[in-house]
Amino acid sequence: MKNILSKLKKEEFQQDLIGWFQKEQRILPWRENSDPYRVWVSEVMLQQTRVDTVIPYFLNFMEKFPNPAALANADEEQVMKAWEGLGYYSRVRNLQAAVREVHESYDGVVPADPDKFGELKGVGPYTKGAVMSIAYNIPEPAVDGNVMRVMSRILLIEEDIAKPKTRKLFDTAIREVIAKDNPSDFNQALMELGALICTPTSPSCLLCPVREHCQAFEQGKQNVLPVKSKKKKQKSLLLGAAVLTDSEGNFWIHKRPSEGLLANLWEFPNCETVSETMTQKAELELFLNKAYGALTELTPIEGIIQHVFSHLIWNITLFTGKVERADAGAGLVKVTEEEMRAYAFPVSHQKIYQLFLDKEKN
DNA sequence: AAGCCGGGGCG
DNA sequence: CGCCCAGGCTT
Repeated sequence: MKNILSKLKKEEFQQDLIGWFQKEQRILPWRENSDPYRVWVSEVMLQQTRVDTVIPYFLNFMEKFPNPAALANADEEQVMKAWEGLGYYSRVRNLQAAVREVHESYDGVVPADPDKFGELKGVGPYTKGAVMSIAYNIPEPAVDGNVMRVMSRILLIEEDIAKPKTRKLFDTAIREVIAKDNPSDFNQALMELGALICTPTSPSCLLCPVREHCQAFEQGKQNVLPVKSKKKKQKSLLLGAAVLTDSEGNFWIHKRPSEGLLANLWEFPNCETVSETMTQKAELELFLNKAYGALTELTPIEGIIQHVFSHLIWNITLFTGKVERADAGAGLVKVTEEEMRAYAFPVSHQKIYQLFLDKEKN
């Protein structure tokens, strides 16, 4: 560690970085104040999600659930609806569970103790450091992808940042260089720099406030750092899905299991189609009958929907059908068109609904 | 350590 | 269109 940091002028680096942040930081809703609950919600939303996407979700979420008590007491279905479209839905289930814990065990006050806060559901080393430093000014590292990118360039660290072990290396390094008198601005400055200047491709080194401290820039290596191993390609699946209505225009929908992909979200009934001998239509009709006791003759809808996840691809063929009855308790629920809006659907099934509505009009 | 878990932006 | 971005949990 001494080796890695030996070239860095720590105090000057801190000053240049923090000075830049205080002048150039973006105005963002979660920066209005340092309410720990607001900071926490924003950090969870910002995991794997860009700022522009998060802003409207954050505003809506804070309006509906303005404090820990409100979220703790909220109906889970309503909370899922507020997260609809953001992805990684376990984030919000864990958040609500953790906030309930804060509500009950900490009298609604987010603990200002990294160890205690870090034990809460969904709070890993990054979220722990971000919330503790930003909300309570506690000098805890908050190592996210931005920070690893920035610091790999500043310190010329060439370890593979995809490896869990490398995150610990950065954590140790940041613990040494973090500004003890202003860890909040220091951590935010590193992330802001990664977002605005020290970007993944073609970083704006000429505008960089810490260029003079950057060993990668000095050696012309800013474009080859950080080193990151590639992930594998997605698997492709063929699915058949059915928008089923009854004679009164109600819809039959299904709630996904509480674990696994898109847990607890709602969907149009569907199955993976694998048969070599049956048509997709026949295979889906058979599935609907066996799984839900739903008898129907399906009609194909033109066009197939592709939805790409990080680890798999769905190719969905869409059908419509009329169903009047289904087995009670089998999981198929009948809702009105009006009620559809209250249920949280993943984007893939929002696409299905949209295609159905488009075709219905014609 | 490796795989699972969504979605969107960019060149 | 293929490429990239990325924390926490589970196994």
